[in-house]
Amino acid sequence: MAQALFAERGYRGTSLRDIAKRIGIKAPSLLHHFPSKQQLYLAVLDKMFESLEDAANAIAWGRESRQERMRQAVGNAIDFIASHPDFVRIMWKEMADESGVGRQVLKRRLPPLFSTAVNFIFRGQRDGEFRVEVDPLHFMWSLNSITIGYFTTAAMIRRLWSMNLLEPAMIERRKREVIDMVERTLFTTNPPTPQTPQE
Amino acid sequence: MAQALFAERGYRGTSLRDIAKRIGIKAPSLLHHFPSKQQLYLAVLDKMFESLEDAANAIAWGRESRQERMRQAVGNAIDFIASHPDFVRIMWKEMADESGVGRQVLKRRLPPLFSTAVNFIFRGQRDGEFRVEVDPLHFMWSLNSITIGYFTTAAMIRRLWSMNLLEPAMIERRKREVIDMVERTLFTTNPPTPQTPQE
DNA sequence: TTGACTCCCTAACACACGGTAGATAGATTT
DNA sequence: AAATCTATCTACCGTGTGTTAGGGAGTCAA
Repeated sequence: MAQALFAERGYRGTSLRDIAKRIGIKAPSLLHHFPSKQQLYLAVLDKMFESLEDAANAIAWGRESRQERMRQAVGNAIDFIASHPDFVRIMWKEMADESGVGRQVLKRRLPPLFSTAVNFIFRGQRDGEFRVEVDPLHFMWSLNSITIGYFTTAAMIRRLWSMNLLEPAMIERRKREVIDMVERTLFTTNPPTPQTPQE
Repeated sequence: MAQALFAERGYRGTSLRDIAKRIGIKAPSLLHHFPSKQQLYLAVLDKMFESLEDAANAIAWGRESRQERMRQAVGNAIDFIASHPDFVRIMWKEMADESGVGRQVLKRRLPPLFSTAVNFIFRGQRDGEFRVEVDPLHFMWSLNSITIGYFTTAAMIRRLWSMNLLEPAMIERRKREVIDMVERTLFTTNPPTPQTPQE
């Protein structure tokens, strides 16, 4: 659909005729379903956030320790992104776009998600599970960049180093690496150093 | 110059007439200096990599420990990016662009820089300064995303949370956070946990 | 003085874009 | 059966794009 094209070429790089051709109709027929290209794009963006929030809500109101829930959340986030490749690529572009078409959607959708995560870390610090030296905001910015960045640059890395970051084994490895980073920088109690954290 | 416009609006979103207007000439005069828009962009890209490589070469062939050199390298990288705001925003777009115009430039410029860094970590692991559980490639991908991501999303964060990530105090804080993360995930010997790492 | 060269200009071309107008065929409702 | 609605089409418009053609003013060497 349109989503894949926007992810690949961006908003400006995708024409209504391109989208229409992929669907198998002509361009003006598209505007019968959406009032304009901009509205079509916003609809795509909104639908993607919908599925993200569904996934986020499903994650974890569990009773495990905050450390364990954090581990699960990171794993789930990576799984979600891996199974929604378009989402992350559109987000990547949108986050950097100054005059972006989707500004209002981000403004509405992003802060709630983000502040939930930051508050989670705050509480973990209060309870002594997370290191107080870590700034929750900076930490979440980093975590966000790491997870999103990996998948967005996958195509480039494939071209430059002939490595496929998207195959399942590689994604599992990625999970371990990111969780290891989280454990060591955020958690007050670290797993035993010599052996790799089990999974 | 053209650089700022490409950083702001991307390759497709910047017209020759835009660039010309900012310089104070007319569009066709631009093509007197460059054979095409594409070549102009590639020249901009190349010049940016030039200054990056100058900075990279100046960094560290010092005699300190690898841990100390790593700390310095991270700090210097953040300083470089902070003082070259256009670079990071163009890179961000270019890394994600599938059909990117600058593919060949990246293919030529990126691997040497990257493999230098990865080899540095490999040697550090061999000498026992860096944890062998860390995958150097994954680690560098993360580090790359973290440093670049912070500055690219700064504009968005300013709009959404009214925080200015680019003021000097904030950048210094960022340095501490990233270096703290590097120390704890990569280094075999960690700084004492209770107090924040001195700087 | 002449000629070449540099740097900029105006005018225009072919093309792709987002979007509009109006028609047609089929399904659904009254 | 008639009317309405839906989804698509073709044809077209105005605009902005990268680029080309060709000309004019200044500089500098022969």
